[in-house]
Amino acid sequence: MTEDASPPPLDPAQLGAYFALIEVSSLLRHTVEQQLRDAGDLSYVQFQLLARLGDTADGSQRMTELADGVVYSRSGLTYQVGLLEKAGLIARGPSAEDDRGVTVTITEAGRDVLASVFPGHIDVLRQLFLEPLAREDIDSLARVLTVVRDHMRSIPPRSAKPRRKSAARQSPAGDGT
Amino acid sequence: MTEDASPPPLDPAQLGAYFALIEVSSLLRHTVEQQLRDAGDLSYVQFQLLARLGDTADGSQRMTELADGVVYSRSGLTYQVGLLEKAGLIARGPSAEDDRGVTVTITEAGRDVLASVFPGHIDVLRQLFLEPLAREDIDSLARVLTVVRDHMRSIPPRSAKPRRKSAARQSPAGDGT
DNA sequence: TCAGCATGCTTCGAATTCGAAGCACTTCGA
DNA sequence: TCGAAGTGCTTCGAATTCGAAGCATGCTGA
Repeated sequence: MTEDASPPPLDPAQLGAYFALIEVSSLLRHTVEQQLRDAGDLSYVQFQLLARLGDTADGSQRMTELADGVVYSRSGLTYQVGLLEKAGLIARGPSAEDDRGVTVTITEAGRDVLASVFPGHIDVLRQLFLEPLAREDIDSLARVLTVVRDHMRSIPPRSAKPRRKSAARQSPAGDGT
Repeated sequence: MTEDASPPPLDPAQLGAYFALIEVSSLLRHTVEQQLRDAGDLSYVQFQLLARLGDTADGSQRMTELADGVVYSRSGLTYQVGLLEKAGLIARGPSAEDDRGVTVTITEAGRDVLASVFPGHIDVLRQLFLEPLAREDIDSLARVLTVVRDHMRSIPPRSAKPRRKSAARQSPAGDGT
């Protein structure tokens, strides 16, 4: 509270872009989630993880890379990786350079599941997402969203979360109104 | 298995649009979530709910409308509305036309919280999302995403989920009917 | 060299989330 | 008019999710 004066509000196009973005991604995700669920018994995160691994040359990646890639908490990733490992879709191994690290690798079974789920996934994308768009719309969307993505990725999480021991949340400079 | 032949894969622009969309919305959501958390102790859904209510003429809406609006499960909404009610930010009331219905209304306190959180919310949007985009990019984004949104909203959830009893009638093929 | 902090991952506990089932009321059809 | 089916919301149980704390290993500076 007691921030500076109210900032200039957003104009209709800016708000429209924001709301539509959130709404579209929510709806898309929701539908895709169902498809993945009954096509291969995968959650969306699990699918994303497999897809990422499948896209790398050697089919493996570090835990942290994966977590950052799919925007997921570390602990959440540990949990999901545990499930995928139990299902035999990936394998955990030690990391070459760093003894603390864990390397996750997609298995053949994992690739199979991925392959069996992909067609349906693409169908959903086409029907729900791509269908009403013209070629140029898609190009434009890809271009603009990529710019935003790169921008977001380049911005360090405000306050590079030092692992603080305990309290001391005190905002600096107090609230000198 | 034994599906039909693999469908034509997506081209780079289509994939790019899709991946960037998911990534951007995830990152944005993640950051916004933090901002809302320490600015007003709201989760993203709670913020969305308050925002929606605040946008209607009389500040109220039905449970189902809200759930559909923010793409959330009914039970989840009941839970969140419970929290918001307990916090005094909204009020539950009977629905005028339908005795089964519940009407949710934002309170003054709710509007206050919304107002206190909004500036920071907008700041985040600007810095993270709008900053790298030109006016025309934003217009284009808004236009295209709105088209997609409308398209998605117009498509009925494939198979209008009938509420199946517990293994009752329903017998589709199989036992002698 | 080594103490001390940083980093990578997991464990833990608490909160959220969802679908299925349940309850109350409404609507439809005989 | 009455009963069955449909709708709106809540309850319930199970699964997921996250941050904080813990552990083990890497790194840096005196």
